[in-house]
Amino acid sequence: MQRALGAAEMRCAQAQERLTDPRRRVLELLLGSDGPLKAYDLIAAYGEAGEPAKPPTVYRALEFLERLGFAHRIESLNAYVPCRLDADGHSAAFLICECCGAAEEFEPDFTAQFAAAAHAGYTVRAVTLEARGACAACRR
Amino acid sequence: MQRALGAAEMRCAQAQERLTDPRRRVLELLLGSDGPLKAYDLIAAYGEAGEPAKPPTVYRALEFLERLGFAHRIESLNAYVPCRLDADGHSAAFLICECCGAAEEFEPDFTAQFAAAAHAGYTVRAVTLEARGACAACRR
DNA sequence: CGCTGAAGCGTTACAACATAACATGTCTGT
DNA sequence: ACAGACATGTTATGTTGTAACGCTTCAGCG
Ligand SMILES: [Zn+2]
Ligand SMILES: [Zn+2]
Ligand SMILES: [Zn+2]
Ligand SMILES: [Zn+2]
Repeated sequence: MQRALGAAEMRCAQAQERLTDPRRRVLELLLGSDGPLKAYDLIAAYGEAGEPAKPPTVYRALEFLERLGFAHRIESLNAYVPCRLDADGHSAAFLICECCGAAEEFEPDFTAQFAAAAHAGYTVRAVTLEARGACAACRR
Repeated sequence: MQRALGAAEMRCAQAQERLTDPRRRVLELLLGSDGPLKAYDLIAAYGEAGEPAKPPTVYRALEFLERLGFAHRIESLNAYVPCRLDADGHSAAFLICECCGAAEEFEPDFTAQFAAAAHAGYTVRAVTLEARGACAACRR
């Protein structure tokens, strides 16, 4: 996790962006969780001494983290996860377990979908994919 | 549109389900729109004489329409569209224009993603894909 | 027919999620 | 020091979605 925070710091410097306190704090919370976090979970957990943050603080941080690729929003859960992949600037793809709530990011291959988009005349900027089902542990 | 409503009636009968008044009305509104509709747009447009519906009325109808495959929810827009494909029980895939708001459903091919899921031990029940970009008209 | 259970609906109230707007602070270059 | 850009704090409000309850409708059955 210190590694991930350090890496984020690096990539901020490279992008001429600043990993300010609220941004760092929200990233920290995401990295420290073992599953997707809702915005209001982050708001509640934000303060070191138990005081919650105000919503805009967290939402602004999340917007930044998404923009720089440090976190992803999972639309079908209204929740956020830290990016667990190395590739830079990738689209988001998740396997979501409907039983235990786990959300595993995987390396997306959108070749087929890009072809379909091109065929329809669309220029694609970003893709999100969310597959819902059961993880290996919950499947038995 | 009368065709689509009729087809829905058929498929309900086959599935031992009922296309009741509120369900039919919401489907009608979706079919009559040229773009994705928000739940509260439907709520506002519901009444013939201008009176809105109560939220649960519309949300329950939407849940039904999704369950039977007559409509899809577009997560990244919090909006709904009628299904425009013939295939039954398919996953949802959309090309979304960030310029004009159009959302075009296309026939998804998730072969690559299913392989990735299987590799990770996941059993997939449903997939949604949302590609954001610019449509042919907005691209110039 | 009248009973019963299941599904659907109407209604109230509320919970969860997200943003607008404006004042204040903090960096950065000149 | 100053100006401009960016970031933050704060208040208030807007948007989206549900819980819970009672009533109605409908199909199956004695
Ligand atoms: Zn990622
Ligand atoms: Zn699981
Ligand atoms: Zn469809
Ligand atoms: Zn367009």
